[in-house]
Amino acid sequence: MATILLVEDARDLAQVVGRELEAAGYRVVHAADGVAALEAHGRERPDAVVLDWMLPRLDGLEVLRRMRQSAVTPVLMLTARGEETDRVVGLELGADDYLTKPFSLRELVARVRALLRRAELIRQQLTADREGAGEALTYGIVRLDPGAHLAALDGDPMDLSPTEFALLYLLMRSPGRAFSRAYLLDTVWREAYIGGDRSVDNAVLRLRKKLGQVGDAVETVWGVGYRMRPTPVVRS
Amino acid sequence: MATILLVEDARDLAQVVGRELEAAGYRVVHAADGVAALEAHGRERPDAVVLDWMLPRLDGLEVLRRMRQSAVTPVLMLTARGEETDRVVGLELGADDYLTKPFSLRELVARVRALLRRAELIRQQLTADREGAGEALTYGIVRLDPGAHLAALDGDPMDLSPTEFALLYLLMRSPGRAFSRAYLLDTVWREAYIGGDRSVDNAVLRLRKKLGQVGDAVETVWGVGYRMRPTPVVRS
DNA sequence: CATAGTCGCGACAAGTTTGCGACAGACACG
DNA sequence: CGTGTCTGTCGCAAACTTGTCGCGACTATG
Repeated sequence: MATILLVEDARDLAQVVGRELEAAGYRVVHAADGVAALEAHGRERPDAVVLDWMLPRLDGLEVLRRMRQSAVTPVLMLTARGEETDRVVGLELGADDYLTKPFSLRELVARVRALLRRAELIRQQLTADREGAGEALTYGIVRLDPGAHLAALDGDPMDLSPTEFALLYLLMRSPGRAFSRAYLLDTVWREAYIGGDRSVDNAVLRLRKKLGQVGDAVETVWGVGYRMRPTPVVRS
Repeated sequence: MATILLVEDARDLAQVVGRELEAAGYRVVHAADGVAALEAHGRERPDAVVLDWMLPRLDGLEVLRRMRQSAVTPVLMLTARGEETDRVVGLELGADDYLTKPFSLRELVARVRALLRRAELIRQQLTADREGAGEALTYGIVRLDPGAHLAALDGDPMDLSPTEFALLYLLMRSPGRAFSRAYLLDTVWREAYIGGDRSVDNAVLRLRKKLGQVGDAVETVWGVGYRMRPTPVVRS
């Protein structure tokens, strides 16, 4: 069951909205001011946040900013002001969606559901990319077994460095999908973020060399990053 | 090119650091005190800030707090004190990273780069989220997958430049809707639209070429701009 | 059917991004 | 301690993208 953090100081509104969300099947955690919101966010790690703009102690924008530092929890902002500038500020600050008071409960629930659905997709992708399922993969004549840390090219064992292995594994898990350098650095290189973009280039260069004739299966997506060429075999 | 706001009152240190950042390919804007920093932050909208802890007129923490009210610019704080408590205070107040004097220039540049990359990553995720990531679009035999950054024409992968991709994506999301050149320049070309109307013409021209026989699905709306033909033609 | 405004398109130049060899520092292993 | 491997950085060349220009063709309008 998904948990929603509801940050709203107006008690009656909070109650109505909270009840509606619970009726929709979510677990609701309520916070009445900004400080409590941050505290609850850290403790409960909610799947999504419904956040009022005007709050006691710490306003909505600041709460949003700080939550963004520790996680990418999707946020639906509520505001009484309907001016375009506010909307822009909110979205620029990283709110995922935006709802102007007064709003219908029906719409709020719908938006929360949409938020959760989208977040779920991204979350799955990211954790899957980072953790890896540990299953052996094949791509044409390339074979990778992450469990045994074994790579083979047409049956012949291939000597891959840890970085090269992780990179190839990530690319092979989603042939056709393009990865930006920033994304690769965050997943393959993890926290050891000392590298620049050229580090990725070189890792790809070395990987291509070791892949021999299959090397050009690793394609450059100009201005974006790299990807595995989508093959007829592994088509989606 | 990314812009870095460097806030440091010690003139010699500022010069050394500034030069190093410029050598790394960034545009550097310098501010020598807290008030100037806030002013420069509002005016230049830098991509990241390197902020000294101790400043004349308005100290680093206060500057940080105020900058946070208007934007999410990532901040790297510099401080002479290396105690853990300071680190905690700085990070809790919203600094994204933290460096203790004395530090190596090399490390500072590396951290700035990491900061920019992280911001870039979050921006990517958020825009992808808002646009509905992973949702592939089809229009006749044209297929666009924004998540994978993959375009295909009748199954054959198509090589689109970033601009062409963004343009086609926008047009395909609202077939039949006409977009003015001004609007296209604002959305597809983003901030850096130094281009004139002819830039749009050419982008469309190149896109049409790559679309081959389907090229005329991109229609000219005379005196207005361009649009996707409301319904794709089905070839026999 | 003349005219002014607009668009298509080839060519070119400038700017940006990537490929790749060379090198050096870090680290593990004997 | 030497030795080898891995990996980040640098620099230049190559590849690619993209804005601009010029001119001819097209469109609406009166």
